[in-house]
Amino acid sequence: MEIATLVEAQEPRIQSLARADAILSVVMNNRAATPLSKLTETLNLNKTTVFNLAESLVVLGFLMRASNPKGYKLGLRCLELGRHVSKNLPILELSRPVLRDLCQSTGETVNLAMPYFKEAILIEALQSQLGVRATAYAGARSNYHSSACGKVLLAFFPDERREWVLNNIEFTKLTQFTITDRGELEQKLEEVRVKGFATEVQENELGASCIAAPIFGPFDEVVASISVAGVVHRMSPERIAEISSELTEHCARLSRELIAK
Amino acid sequence: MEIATLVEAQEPRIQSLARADAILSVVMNNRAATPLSKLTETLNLNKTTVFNLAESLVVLGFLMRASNPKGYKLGLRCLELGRHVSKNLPILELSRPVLRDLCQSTGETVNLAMPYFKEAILIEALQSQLGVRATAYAGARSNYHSSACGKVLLAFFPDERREWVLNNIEFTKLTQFTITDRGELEQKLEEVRVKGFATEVQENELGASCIAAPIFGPFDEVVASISVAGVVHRMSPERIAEISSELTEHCARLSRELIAK
DNA sequence: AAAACTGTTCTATAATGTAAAATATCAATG
DNA sequence: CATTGATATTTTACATTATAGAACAGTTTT
Repeated sequence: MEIATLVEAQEPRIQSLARADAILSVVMNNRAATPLSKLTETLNLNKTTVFNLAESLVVLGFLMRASNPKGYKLGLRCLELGRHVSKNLPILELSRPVLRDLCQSTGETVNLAMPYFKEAILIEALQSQLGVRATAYAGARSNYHSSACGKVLLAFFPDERREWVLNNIEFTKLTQFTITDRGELEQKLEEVRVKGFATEVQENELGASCIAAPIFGPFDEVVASISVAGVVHRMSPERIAEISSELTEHCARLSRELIAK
Repeated sequence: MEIATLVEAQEPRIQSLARADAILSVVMNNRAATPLSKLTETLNLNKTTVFNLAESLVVLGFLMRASNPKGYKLGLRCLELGRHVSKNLPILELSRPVLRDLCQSTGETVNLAMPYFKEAILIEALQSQLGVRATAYAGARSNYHSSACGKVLLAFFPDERREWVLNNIEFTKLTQFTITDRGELEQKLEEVRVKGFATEVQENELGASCIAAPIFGPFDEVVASISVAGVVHRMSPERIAEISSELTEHCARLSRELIAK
C-alpha cells in the first residue's frame, strides 16, 4: 500500500507546497546564497509568486536571508526537523555503533543508506581517516543503478517496487563502467540477491569502489543498507571478500535486532 | 534589516505553507505516528484540507506514512535538508572540536545554540558520559528567559532585537527558580554583559545547572552560544568559575576564527 | 548622474485551495 | 459473519487565496 502510492508518483495536490519545495531544492543546490532573481529564473515563475513563497518560508524558518552574497539559504527549521527524524529512526540509532566499528576496522568510509524516491539517501556517513578516501556526506543521494548501496536496496525491493524504480529512473552514465542497460542491471541484481551483497567498481565515480549489504525490517522488507566505500586500488578481490563477509554479518545482526524491537 | 522583519513577526503570506508547517509541528511533537483525525482536531481545520496538505507533504518526502500505529511521521526530506544546513554552517564545523574538548575536559553535557525565533535552538549537543547528567539533543529549543545559552544570546542581542524578544516571549515558570519578571531578567542580562557569560541554576529544570558564553560574528553580532550543563550538586561556585573561564576563552577564540573566515 | 538591476508593494482576477457531502475502507463488536 | 462505528479518500461547487502584471523603491554599476 505504501508502495502503491509511491508507484503512482503523483504530483502534490497543493501547488504552493510543490513550489515551496522546489525553492528549497534550488537553494540547497546552490553553494552560495540564492537571490530572488536566480530563483525566479530557474523555476520559471513570476517574481512575486516566488517572493511570497520564499518570504513565507523565511517566516517559518525554512529559509534565512544571508547578506554576504545576498540571498536565501536554508534555515534552522530544516535542522530542527531533520534532527527529529534522525532521533526517531531506530535503524540509525541501532547501526551507529556498527558503522563506527566498520569504519575503524576497515579504515574506509562507511555509509548508511535508506530508500528515498528515485534514489537512495545517505542517513549517516562516517569518513575514512585515510588521506585518499571516498567522500560522502549524510543527506546526499545515491543512484539506484550505479551505487552499491542503491543496488542492494533495489535488489531486495518487492518486485512491484523494483519495477517502478526501474521504469522511472534514468540510467545516467557517470563513468565508462556505469551500467546503463536495464537488462544488464536486472541480471546484476539477481546476482546480488544470490550473494547477499552488492559491489560496485568505478561505476559511480572513477577511482572509487564500494560494497554494500542490506538490512531487513520486521516484515522482511529492506529498510536500509550499509556500504563500505574505498579507493579502487585498495579493493582487491580478497579484501572485498573480507569486507563483505564482515559487512553481511553485521547487517544480519542488525536485521535481527530490528525485528526484535 | 534582518531584525526588522523579525520584529514584525509576520504571518506567512501563503496560507498553505503556514498550515503545512503546522502539520509538521504536530507530527513532530507526537511521539507516535499521527493519524489524520488527530491532525484535523489539533489544527481545527477541515478534514479534506489537512488531507490534501499532508498527502502533498508525503509526495514531497516531508512526511511518511507509518503503519504500526497508523499515521504520519516526519520523512527523509527533512533529514536531507537538515543535513545540508549543518554541513553549511561554518560555526558548527568550527566549534565541533571545541565542543568535544569541553565535553571531555568537563565531563558534562555541552551544547551549541543559535538564536531562532522566540527561543534558541540547539545545533549540537554532546552528552556527558556520566551516569547522572543533563540531557539535551540537537534540534531541541531552549527558552531565552530560563536557559543559560538563551540568556547569553539575549544579553548580547542588539537592543531592538532584545526588546522584541522580551516583548514577545512568555515568561513561563518552569521551576521555582525561573525568572518570570521582565525587569529582573533585564537586570540579570546586564550582569551577563559585564561578566561575559551567563549562568543558570535550576531555572530551567530542577537539578540542572548551566553556564554559557557567546560567540560573535564578523559584525560583532552574537551568532551562537556554547553551554556546559551539569547536575546542580557538581556545580560549585569554584567549578563554575573554572568552567566559565575555559568556556569564555574558547568562545573568544571561535569568534576570532569566525571573523577571519 | 543615469541606467540597469534586484527586490518589494499594490491590486484585479482567475485559478487554486477549501469544505461539504458522498463514498470507500477498515476495525470492532455483537 | 453481518452490522455498526470510525477513519480515510474522492468528488464537486464555490469562495478565498495565490497569482502575476504594473508600478515603485532601493542598490549597484557604469
